[in-house]
Amino acid sequence: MATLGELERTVMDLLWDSPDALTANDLRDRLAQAEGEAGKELAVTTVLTVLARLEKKHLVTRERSNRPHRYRAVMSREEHTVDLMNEALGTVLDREAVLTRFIGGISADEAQALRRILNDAQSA
Amino acid sequence: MATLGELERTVMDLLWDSPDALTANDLRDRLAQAEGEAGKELAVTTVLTVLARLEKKHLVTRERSNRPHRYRAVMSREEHTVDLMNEALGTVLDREAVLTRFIGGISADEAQALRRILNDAQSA
DNA sequence: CTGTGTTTTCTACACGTCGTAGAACACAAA
DNA sequence: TTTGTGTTCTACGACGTGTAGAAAACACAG
Repeated sequence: MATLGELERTVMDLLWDSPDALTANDLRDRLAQAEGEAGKELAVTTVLTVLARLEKKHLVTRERSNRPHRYRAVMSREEHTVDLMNEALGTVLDREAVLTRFIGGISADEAQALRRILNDAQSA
Repeated sequence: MATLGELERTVMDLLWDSPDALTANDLRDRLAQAEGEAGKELAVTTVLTVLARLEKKHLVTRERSNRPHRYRAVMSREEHTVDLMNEALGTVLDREAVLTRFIGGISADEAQALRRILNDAQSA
């Protein structure tokens, strides 16, 4: 529902980019890596705290069965993005006006892709 | 850029719903009205603080010429919504996947409207 | 069963944002 | 110049987020 913080967002990105579930230590390592040379080496507890918060927000789940718990994103990055878009759209009365403007801002290629998608949906 | 708070959002809604610029007092009154019978009668300074913050966020401007400053939204509700949607879309690599899912979630009527909009844009 | 290393949970703090508003200041009209 | 009205300054509590130490839970080697 709410906007993610910087670190929360980075963790989500790492989870989304990973094909399989990760442990807190995996994430700590990848965070250090991702931050380039200036890596700050976060404490594992920091990562765990963030993961707990993301879990509370229903963005990640974990497998508690085996000891190093493994965390995974609940939904795909794309699904989450769509949720955000719909949230933005949420209470607006004139949705069509918004969509019109939105489409006005996308590239020709994307507009073309949209037409195809819409036609596929129609014929389906 | 950031998400608005409850009161900030309500103030923006009032500004968007008003054809002309409003003073802090106008807004205080409308806020009391909008809150129904349980209206809490906010202090004017509260409204002014919120307006100053919204101004800092470039969401409202004011006319300082005449004494009761008059505040107006910088962009329309629709434009702002589009900004939010693009912000959500922002860093996603596979934009098309997002758009596909997004379209999958809208109503048939809206899909129809989208086709029309896209075709208009194409022939223009 | 007991120590020892690993992982997780609890608790905490600093900092930023937001709702809220009093105190102090600016200004125009009487 | 007083007085009322509007604006800015300053502030505080609540909440979210980055950050992590202390403590508890576990699993495995003796």
